[in-house]
Amino acid sequence: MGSTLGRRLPVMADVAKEAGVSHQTVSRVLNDHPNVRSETRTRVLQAIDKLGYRRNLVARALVTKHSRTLGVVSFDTTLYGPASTVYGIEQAARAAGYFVSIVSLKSIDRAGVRDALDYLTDQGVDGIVVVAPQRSAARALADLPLGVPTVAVEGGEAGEVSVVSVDQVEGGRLATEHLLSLGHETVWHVSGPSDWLEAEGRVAGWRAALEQAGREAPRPLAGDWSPRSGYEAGRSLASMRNVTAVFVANDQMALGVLRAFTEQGVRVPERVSVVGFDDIPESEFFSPPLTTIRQDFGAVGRHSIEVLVRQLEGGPQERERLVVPPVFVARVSTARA
Amino acid sequence: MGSTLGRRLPVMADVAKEAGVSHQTVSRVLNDHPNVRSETRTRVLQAIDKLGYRRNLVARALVTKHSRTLGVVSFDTTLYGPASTVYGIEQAARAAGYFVSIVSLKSIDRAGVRDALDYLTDQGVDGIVVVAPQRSAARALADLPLGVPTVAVEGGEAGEVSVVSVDQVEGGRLATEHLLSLGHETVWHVSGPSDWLEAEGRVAGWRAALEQAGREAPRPLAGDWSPRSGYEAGRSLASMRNVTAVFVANDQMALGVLRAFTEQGVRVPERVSVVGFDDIPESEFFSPPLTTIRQDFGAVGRHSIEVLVRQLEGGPQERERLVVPPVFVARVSTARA
DNA sequence: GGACGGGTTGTTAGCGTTCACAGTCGGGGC
DNA sequence: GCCCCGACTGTGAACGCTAACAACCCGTCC
Repeated sequence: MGSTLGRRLPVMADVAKEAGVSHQTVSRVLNDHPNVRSETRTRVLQAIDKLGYRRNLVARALVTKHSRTLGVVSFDTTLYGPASTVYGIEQAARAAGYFVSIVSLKSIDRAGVRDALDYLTDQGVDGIVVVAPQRSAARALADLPLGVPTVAVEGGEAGEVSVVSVDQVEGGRLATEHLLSLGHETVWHVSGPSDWLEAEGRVAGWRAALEQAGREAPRPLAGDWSPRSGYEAGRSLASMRNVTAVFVANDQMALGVLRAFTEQGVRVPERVSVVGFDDIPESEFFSPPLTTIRQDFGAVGRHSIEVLVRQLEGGPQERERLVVPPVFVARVSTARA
Repeated sequence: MGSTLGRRLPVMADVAKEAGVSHQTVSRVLNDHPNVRSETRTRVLQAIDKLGYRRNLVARALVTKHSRTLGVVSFDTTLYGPASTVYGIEQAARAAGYFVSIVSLKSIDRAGVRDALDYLTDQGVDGIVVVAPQRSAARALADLPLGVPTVAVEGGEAGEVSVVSVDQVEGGRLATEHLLSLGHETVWHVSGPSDWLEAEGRVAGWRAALEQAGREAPRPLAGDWSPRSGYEAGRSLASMRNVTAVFVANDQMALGVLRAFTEQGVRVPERVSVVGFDDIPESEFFSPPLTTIRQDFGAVGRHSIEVLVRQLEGGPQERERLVVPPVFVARVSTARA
């Protein structure tokens, strides 16, 4: 119990005096240095306990030049995807013994990314994970001078930095092939915003699958990930008699599409089949439950920390590129043509 | 441009030499000390620019004993509510010139909260925001020795700490009164997990409104916030002929309820009216679009930072208690009995 | 018996900043 | 002409820790 009546928190010297050793010995005990007599060690430990001493990590960081803090830069952590990724990152980082400092950007442009990076670097983070799903962010990352080891999540071809991502192209392909295998003549697509690498990858997968099957790719309808934009795309789609299958770039937009179809009396999956992307917790309970492509955001977060920590602790290595496969989740929003 | 060929980053002394002044003068310039001749100031500024000097915040924190970092403890930031709150906190904190360090707990028990608090305190945060929606967390907070100023979000009656929260009771009342005003005999309730203060508040509001109208309160069905638990509650509800109005404690569960009703052929709002809580971005596009109670998570986050910063910068003040009102959002999942 | 060496401990010197205290300089009041 | 005061600047000492080195003890070896 704090016998420190003076309000000052105990420091190493106090512990040293209490234990009758030098502060350096206290330091050695704290850092598990091998050469400390075990009797001395217990005396120090007792003193620490008695005084309620806690090591000052700021002072430690000043001399070691390592803060054991990792920075995370993300965009709109209100969305399920980024939120889940950041959650995975945080869990993994803490498990690896690192603190996590976060910057959530409202808009992701070059200046924003640079500021965030500077900001974190100033704070003394040992490494940074940038969740950079937009092309602009990835580009910014590629040609920004990086003060500390950095890894990108969904970062595309980003120059020097390591990248961990979900195979979006494969996801788009899975969705489209599923629809095609059901006998649909072609598959329409409601895409995400064009600046997003994920959106782009899904479009590419969709296009590739169509091409491979020798089908014409209709013009994709562009959304912005929001249910509303899906709803609007859905209204357009509902008015076209030849639409029988739609691959929507995320589940939220798919919800909007579903809603528009319901309003227009277009039955899913009887008249139109719909496939989403992400597998948010809600999609199983949409009407009808949504067939979708699951992304393992947690795994992405964990991998990004693994890569970063490896870089931090194993010295400078060459950049890595890690891809997490998406998985197809069958539910009931699709049916034979 | 880094004229520092030796890899060492420039420090204050380097700038001082470059500008021909003492390191202390550089410090004064950096801290906007008034007594610096403007000619000197520009010379220092030029040197800073030339060397690409950036102040070492760790060293600064060591002597000032302020890190300008705030800690955030939250529970499952994958959920929309916590995620939005944390987002609001982060934005507000950064605007106020603070870094944000995050700990996301998997389970919130006394030990977990204590560890998180210690962890952040060790790191040297100046203050902490605990998003503590569970009773257990609030209790832990109440009798834990707090090293630094702390504010709770949704923290109930938590002892000494200031609390910012949404008026859950009022929200429950709004939902219930709306349903009653539509002529429903009584209102059923699908609640959140009993340990959650928010769940409890909503139950209280629901009960109060029923009581005030002289109606019998049916036994609430307990969920766990997940769509699945809503779905299960919905199946029970669907089998009861006398149910005409349901207040569901969050939108995700409401989705599950809606789904169960659809499956069972129970039409909403024709046969049963449903009201949710939260107003997540999706709820406008449910089938039917969900009437709900909106919580302004962003405002809660902002307020919590305001309170905390006030405490940090204005010295120790008495604890505050700030309540954000919920707002009723009319859509089409409710109708006259 | 003295040199050697490993285990153990203490001493000193930073890390890069701010704080407290001294200086220096020049102008105004007597 | 002298003193005082305010504006400006410099010097030294923290802050609490770790790194590097020095010192000591004691057993072993030649």
